[in-house]
Amino acid sequence: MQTSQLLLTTQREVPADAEVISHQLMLQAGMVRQIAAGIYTWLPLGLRALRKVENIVREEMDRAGAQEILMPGVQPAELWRESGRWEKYGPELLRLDDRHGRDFCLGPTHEEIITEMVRREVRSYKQLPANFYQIQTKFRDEIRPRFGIMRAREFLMKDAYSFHLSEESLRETYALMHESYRRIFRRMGLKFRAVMADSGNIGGSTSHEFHVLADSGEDRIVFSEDSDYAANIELAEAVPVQEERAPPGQAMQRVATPGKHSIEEVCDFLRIDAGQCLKTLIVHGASDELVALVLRGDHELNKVKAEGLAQVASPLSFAGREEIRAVLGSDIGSIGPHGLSIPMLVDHSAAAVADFACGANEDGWHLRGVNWGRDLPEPACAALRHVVEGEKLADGEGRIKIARGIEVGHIFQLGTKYSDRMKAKCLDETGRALTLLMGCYGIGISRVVAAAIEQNHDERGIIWPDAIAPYALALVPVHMHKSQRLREAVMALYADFKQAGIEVLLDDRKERPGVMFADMELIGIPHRLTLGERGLDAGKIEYQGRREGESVDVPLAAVLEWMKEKLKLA
RNA sequence: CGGGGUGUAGCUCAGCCUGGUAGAGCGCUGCCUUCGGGAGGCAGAGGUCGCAGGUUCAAAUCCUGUCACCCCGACCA
Repeated sequence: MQTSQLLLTTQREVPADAEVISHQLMLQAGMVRQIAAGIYTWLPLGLRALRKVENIVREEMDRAGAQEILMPGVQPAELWRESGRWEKYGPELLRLDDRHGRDFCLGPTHEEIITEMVRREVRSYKQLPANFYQIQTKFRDEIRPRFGIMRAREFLMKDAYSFHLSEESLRETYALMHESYRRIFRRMGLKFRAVMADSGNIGGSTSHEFHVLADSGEDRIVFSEDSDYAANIELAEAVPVQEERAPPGQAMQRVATPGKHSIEEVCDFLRIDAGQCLKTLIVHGASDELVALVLRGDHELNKVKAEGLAQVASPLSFAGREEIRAVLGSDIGSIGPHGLSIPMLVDHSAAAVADFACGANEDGWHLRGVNWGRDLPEPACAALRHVVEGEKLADGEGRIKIARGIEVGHIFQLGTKYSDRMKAKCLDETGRALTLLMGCYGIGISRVVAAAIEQNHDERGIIWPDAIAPYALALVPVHMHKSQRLREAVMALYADFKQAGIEVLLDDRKERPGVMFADMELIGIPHRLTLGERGLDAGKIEYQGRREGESVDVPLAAVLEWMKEKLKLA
């Protein structure tokens, strides 16, 4: 491709609306354009990167024996009513009706459609196991789309669904998909981690997420340096603290804390560590009442663990300010476990603190020197908090490390959650009709593109890994429009590269070299060759790797072979 | 959904408080000079100031409504 033929609309200025680096760079490089909140057009350059990702995924799915299909984006409500999700899915499901008043939705995922297909098409155990996938546009009406392509409402996803008559067969395919995903992200040249995960509202039991590591990631993943353990922080389990609680050393006293609400304010005021102060969160209980969750001030609530408790409503929801005042009589900011009138669950670590401080359940007052067992009853304990770096893992020796990641893949063993409700059955060897077991496996194709940029960029722009770069090689002639013999040499070289199957972008614009360099760097082409009359006379061409500081001169006569070798190794 | 902010040229923004017929830089078009890291000069093109209504002799500017987009929050307890 020649830049004069390409819609190359780079922008020097950082777009005002873009917050995260991948969003900024995708706009500046002219890869995407926003059409509405969370909805984008992919321009030619962006689409090439997207297709690279898509093709790697497709190749690996095919290699793993999955069959490609294409399901509709518009889905009839009947199927969603059948699975029970028409009611359950909530406002993220974009609903619409046709001219006859019949209800539809834009598919946020395709369990219903695939289950419908399989129950019609698959009759015999001889057709199983089977794994079907598609690469297709999904729509999820996010509360707040953000981070550009990373959390868009309309996005491209690969979703695969497998069907089985036995748990063993499901586990086999699940393991195969796990390995395929590792191959996919390895091939893309991305640093990633596979972690144990919560299966969320998709349902099912066993589940793993695949995260591209990046400091800007929204998720925190927990892993051990000494073992294979890796999990989403939502799931990570620390060794329950069984340490002896120190004996009470202080008398309980009431302290006036006017205007001090947050843990930070209260601890500053009382001159104590956040770990010495307990915070009390009020959430809705499983029945109508409110429930208090008590944590150490320096710990964070783990929503997934909390809503897994029988006493707590799922999904987790916090009580409102007014609601709390009505039931407890004090403002949030002054609540504490002492004398609390509602059921209470206390994190193991919070139960191990002696002489703690907490809200007094009266506006503007806190208590200090409070002790479990003396000033208030021994607490009912539960695991409520996020693990923190450095502590011990539940599975043994390792110490916890925490990294940030962007979730780009998620695989689930669904079991019979959908096949049961939708009556997807199949005859086994003995002629019995058995409910099918399902697995499902997703990769956010468009999100991978953004995540790759989050992980690979510098102050000049994107640095594509070779495997997903829109073009492999930028060919930059210096003032080609002024030299016929340079033009001839460059065009010959360009033809040679194309002939050799190298995806080369020739910058034939009538621009100064600085402009071309800046643009090729911004759009992240991993390799660059620069040729001017000087080089032509000397029989040399300059090579510059996007990640490398120094350029090297390569003999012009040998550059084709040299470049082929370079790209093969990369 | 709650709170905040912003809508003026393709992009980044000024002008608005204090009403008087629309600006800058970058980008774009043409010409000249320059020419290996985002050049300089000259000449141009380009805007119903988000939309609707109101106030006024007069509205980008004031008022009301509305739409869109962005940010924050949903973990002060």
